[in-house]
Amino acid sequence: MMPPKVTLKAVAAQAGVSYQTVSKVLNGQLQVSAETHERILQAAQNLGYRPNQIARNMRAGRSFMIGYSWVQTSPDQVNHILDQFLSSMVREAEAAGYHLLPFPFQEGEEQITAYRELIATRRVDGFVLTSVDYNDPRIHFLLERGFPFVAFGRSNPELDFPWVDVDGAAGTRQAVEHLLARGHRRIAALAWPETSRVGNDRLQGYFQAMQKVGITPCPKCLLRGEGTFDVGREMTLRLLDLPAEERPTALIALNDTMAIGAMYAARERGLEIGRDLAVIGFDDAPMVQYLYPPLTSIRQPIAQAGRKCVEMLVSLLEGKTLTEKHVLLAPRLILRASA
Amino acid sequence: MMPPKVTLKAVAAQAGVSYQTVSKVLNGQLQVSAETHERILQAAQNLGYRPNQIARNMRAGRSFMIGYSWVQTSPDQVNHILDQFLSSMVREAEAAGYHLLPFPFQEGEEQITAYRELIATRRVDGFVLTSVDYNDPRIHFLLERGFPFVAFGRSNPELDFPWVDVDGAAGTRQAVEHLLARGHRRIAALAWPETSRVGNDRLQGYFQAMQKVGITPCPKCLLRGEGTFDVGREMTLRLLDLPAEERPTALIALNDTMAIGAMYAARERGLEIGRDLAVIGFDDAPMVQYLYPPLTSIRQPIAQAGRKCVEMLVSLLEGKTLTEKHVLLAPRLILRASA
DNA sequence: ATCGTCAAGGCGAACGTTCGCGCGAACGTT
DNA sequence: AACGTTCGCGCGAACGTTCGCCTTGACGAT
Repeated sequence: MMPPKVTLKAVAAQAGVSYQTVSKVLNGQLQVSAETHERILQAAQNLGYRPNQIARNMRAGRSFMIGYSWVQTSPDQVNHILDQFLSSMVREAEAAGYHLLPFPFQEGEEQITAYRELIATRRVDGFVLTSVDYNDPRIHFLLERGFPFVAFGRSNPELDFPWVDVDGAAGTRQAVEHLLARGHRRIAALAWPETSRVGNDRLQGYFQAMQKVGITPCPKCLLRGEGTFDVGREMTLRLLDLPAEERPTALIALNDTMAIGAMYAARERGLEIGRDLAVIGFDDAPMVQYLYPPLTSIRQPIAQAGRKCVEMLVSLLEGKTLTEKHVLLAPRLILRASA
Repeated sequence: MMPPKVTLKAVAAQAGVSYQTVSKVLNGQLQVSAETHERILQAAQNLGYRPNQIARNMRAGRSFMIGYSWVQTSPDQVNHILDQFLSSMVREAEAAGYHLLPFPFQEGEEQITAYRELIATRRVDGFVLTSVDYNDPRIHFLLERGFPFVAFGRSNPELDFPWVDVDGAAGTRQAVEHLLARGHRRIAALAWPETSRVGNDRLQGYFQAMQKVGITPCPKCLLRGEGTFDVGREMTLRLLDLPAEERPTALIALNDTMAIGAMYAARERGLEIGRDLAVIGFDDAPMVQYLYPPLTSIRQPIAQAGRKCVEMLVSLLEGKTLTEKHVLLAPRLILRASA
């Protein structure tokens, strides 16, 4: 700020060449005599020259920015993902000469407006999407515009776009297989409404694992609802009120918050978790290790997903063809005392 | 992308005026005949003109970006703050025509390098700092350069810079007063090392509340250590092993993670939390409401802090003088079953 | 001697905007 | 009728880069 701006012209003046020559030499676009080369580098070093990024972007007609927006969770819920996801994206982007542009998430029709505006004002070169679901309007819009983006999460099968996702089915499959290995046979699932793509995906693993050992899950053991503590608790109370021969001995919830509700319900009924009822969550939120008992849960490779999203998007922006348009990452079951 | 770029010249061509005139009219800098005015607005509307932000920045010599970087918490710990803080900043910034530029947090000497680089390449107009502590090198650097910034958190008293902070002392004071009102007299504190500015601030409120009712806290009841689960647990075990007449009946931890460790320790000793031992945390992390029993904790007005930081920084960037250079926000005690 | 070749580096232009100045016409004043 | 004044708008310039083309001098081959 205080020190006068040091531009190409300043460096050129000190080195005794034209400023365009300085540009080319610093960018390695031009062979000059060893002597001149040295003079230019010295001058740049002396003055502490750093290229003005705005001017570069102006010239390039690109912003080298990646737009990203996330649903803000309510103060009760926690987005434990955000820190890791954002950090990994920021790092990966910076390494490739890009930066992230976070913008407010809007619900409804204005959502597209925000994307449209960022494109029109040329603030971003591409987007990373999260919280995608079936028929995501953003995907339709961006595909139609032919604007580059990568989604973290899948959508309708017929839509062709690059995505990275965590293999939710593989996660629950591991979890259920673990419960089966422990001798559980009546395993319940606390699931989400069928309108949730992620929920359906995760639930698939439950069916796969059960079918593999020839068990047909009883219909009463599959409950659906919003993924909150209260819903998890109520569902579990319903399960525990079943007659003994139908009552599940284990349950898996599609997220940790529901699993915590389930633990609460079990305690209300005087059951000891891990012994009388096995509980497994999904997401491995940072605090579930401190619950009593610590919650077994499924951890997603979030940082890896973030890196991959940016890596793929950058490839698109640089005009390369993607070696892999779809990336499916495996989650990992973290065993603790609850199951 | 596909549609040809619509610039001022395109609008001007359609409206039959010079492109500079279009610029001025759209920015309200020039009075023209009602008829021309209408023609220009129509043309801009028709073509869907939106100003190229990069060119604007180029012209203005500013980026309208606010640099922000945060310490990435380890995967076990959680940054439940980030979502709210970031969201509120992004919204406030956008409303003022700015955007946030997140960049990777670096430890040690390279940290300043990152800040220096963003300034030199003119990518940002100012910074918001978090996780500031005594003698924060970033503060020294930015003050010396005269580069605009606002800190969330205080540092050395002698350093003069704009900040927003949560009144940690007021938080613990409320908590201790609540414990005193409940009849507790031997109240322990699980604190941080004296090198922590935030820790000292929060601890102050403990002393203030105790002194106000004429109680000198016993030295054994003040323990210091890193703010982790394990440290919190170990400290609490030490407290509970004190002879009955010295043993505290309540404790307050400077963060929730330690408080959770304390709850764990109490359970190990067969105590019922809330009855045999009152526990209060700090931060009100989203999941502590689901602990057993739910944890009483101190909630910080994070979103308000984020808004305020950006608001003040924008004022600085617009050349206004700050009406208030220091803002101290009051936290709120959230009462639950643990105390 | 003449010509083509090549290395070294200068020069003009352009990206899209905003800003200050200037110019002609219309208008009101002396 | 001559003279300021105002209105409505055009024009040139600039922000700092990068890119393509041009110029100059030296050199070797014919």
